[in-house]
Amino acid sequence: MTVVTRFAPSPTGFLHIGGARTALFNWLFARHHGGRFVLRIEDTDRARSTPEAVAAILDGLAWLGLDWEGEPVYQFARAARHAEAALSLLEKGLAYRCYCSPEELTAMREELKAKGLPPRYDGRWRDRDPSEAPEGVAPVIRLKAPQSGETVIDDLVQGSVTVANSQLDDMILLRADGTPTYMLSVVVDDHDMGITHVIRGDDHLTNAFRQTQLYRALGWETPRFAHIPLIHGPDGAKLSKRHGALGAEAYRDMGFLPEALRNYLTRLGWGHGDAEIFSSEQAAEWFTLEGVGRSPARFDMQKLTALNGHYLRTAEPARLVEAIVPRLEALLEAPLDADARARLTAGMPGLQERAKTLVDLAESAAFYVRPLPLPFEPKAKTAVSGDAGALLGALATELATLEPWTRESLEAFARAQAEARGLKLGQVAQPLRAALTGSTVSPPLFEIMEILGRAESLARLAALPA
RNA sequence: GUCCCCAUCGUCUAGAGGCCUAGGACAUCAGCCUUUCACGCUGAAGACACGGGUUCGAUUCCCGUUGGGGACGCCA
Repeated sequence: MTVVTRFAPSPTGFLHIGGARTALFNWLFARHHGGRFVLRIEDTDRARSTPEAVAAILDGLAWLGLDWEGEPVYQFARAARHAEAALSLLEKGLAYRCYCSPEELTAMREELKAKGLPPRYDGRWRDRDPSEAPEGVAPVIRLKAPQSGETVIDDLVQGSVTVANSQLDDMILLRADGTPTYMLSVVVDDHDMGITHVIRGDDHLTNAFRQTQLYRALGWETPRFAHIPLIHGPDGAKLSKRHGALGAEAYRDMGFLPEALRNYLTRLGWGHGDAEIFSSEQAAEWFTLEGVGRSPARFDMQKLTALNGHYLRTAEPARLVEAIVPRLEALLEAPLDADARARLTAGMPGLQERAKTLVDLAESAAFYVRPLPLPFEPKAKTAVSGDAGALLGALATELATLEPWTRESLEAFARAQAEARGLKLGQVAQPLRAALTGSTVSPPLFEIMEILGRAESLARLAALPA
C-alpha cells in the first residue's frame, strides 16, 4: 500500500510555524515511505477563507521547499459530495434532523455548564418524530453516535487512547443551510483522497474520536492517525503571534534560510540519536513516527539562529549575494552596479563566516557598496580621531605607492608600520578598519583593502569625518 | 467544570530495567586562537517534578499527587 499523507490548512491566515511543521512531518513521512504528499485547502468557512491566505500558504510551503503532488484539493468544491454522504446516513437511520435553533443550543450549553456538567447537545431530536418539527425551521443533520461503550484510537504517536462514548455528543454533519461541517468534510475527503496517514497537531486528537465514529457509520476504514505535539512559545504557553506564530514569510524576512528552518523544525519534537544538523534527504531517510516525541516543544529562536549561522557559512557565496542584493538596494535606495556586485562576490566568504541571518549579512556587507562619505558608528568615529587621524594620513601617503596591492603585502606593510612606530598591529589596524568601514567590526582588514582596491581605499581615507 | 494528553539540564533532545559517574545540541561562564568580530578548539556549570509500588536492580514498568498543555462551535 502506498503511503499518502496530506496537509490540510484552512486559509484564514498565513502558514504559521506550527502548520509548517505539520506539513514538514507529513512531507518527511511520505518521502520516507516513497509515498505521496498532497494538499487540501479547507475553505468551507466561506466567511473567513480568502484567496490571499491560500496564496500565502502555498508561497510559504514553496519557500520552505515542501513540494506537494498534483493540484491542491479545494474542499468547498466538494460540498455536494459531502452532503451526499450525510444524506446517505440519514437514509440508513444513522443520522437525523435536529430542529434546535442556535439560541436554544447556547442556552442548553450554559445551563449544563452552570450545573458543572460538560456542555453537550442532549440529543433531544434524536428519536423524536419528524412530525413534531416546528414550522419554518431549517434543520441540521446530526450523526446518531453510539451512546454507550467507548471509542479507541490507536495513535501512531500517542499510543492507544480511549474515550467513553458518553463523552461525545451527536455532532452536526450538515448545517441548516445544507453546507457540510468540518468533521464531515475531513472524513469524506480523507477517504476519497485515499489518505493512509493523518499526521496533524495534537489539538485534533479529540476530533479523531468523532471522526472515527463517522468512519464507522459510513462503513469506511479509518486512516492511521498520528497526533504530533504542539509547539509552544518561549514561556510554555500556546504559541501566539507575540512569540513566533508568525507566517513562514516572516522568517524569510528575518533572514532565515529555508533549509535552516526545515532542519530546526524537524528537530523540534523529533530526534534521531544525537543528530543535530542534517539535510532533508537525510531526515527523510531517518524519519519515523516512533521518533516523534509526545510532549510539546518550545520554540527557541536562539537555536534556530545558530543553525541558520551554520547554513549561512556553508552556503554558496553566489546564492548569498543574490539574496542580499535586494536588501541592500532597499537600504541604499539605489540599484547596485556591477562593481558593487563584484565587491560583494569577492567579500562574501569573509562575510558569510560571520553572519547569523541574511539581515546581518546584508548589514555587514553594506560598507562594501556604500557611497562616500561613509556613515560612522560612534566607536569608529573615535577610532579615527585624535592621534589616529595623523597616523591615517601618514599611512595613506605610503599606501599610495605600495606594490603590490594584495592582502599579503598590505599585512606586511601594516606590521612594518606598526613596528617602526612602536605600536601593536591592532593600533594600526583598528583605525584603518574604522576608516574603511565606518565600523569597528568587519571581515579581516587586509582582505577588505584588497577587495576595495587602492583607489577606493585611499578615497575612504581621505573622506574621514571631521 | 468535564474529557484527553504530557512530564530528563534554562531550551531542544538521547535514553526502550543493569551499558548512566544520565550523553549531545543551543544558550551561559572561563580559557585558547586572533588585526576587530565571528568561526574553531578546550574546559566548567547545569536535569531524570514528587510520593508510593513492581523488581535483586528503576530515568526507563504500574498507581497516585503536583505541574503544564489541549479539546469541549451550525470554526477549521
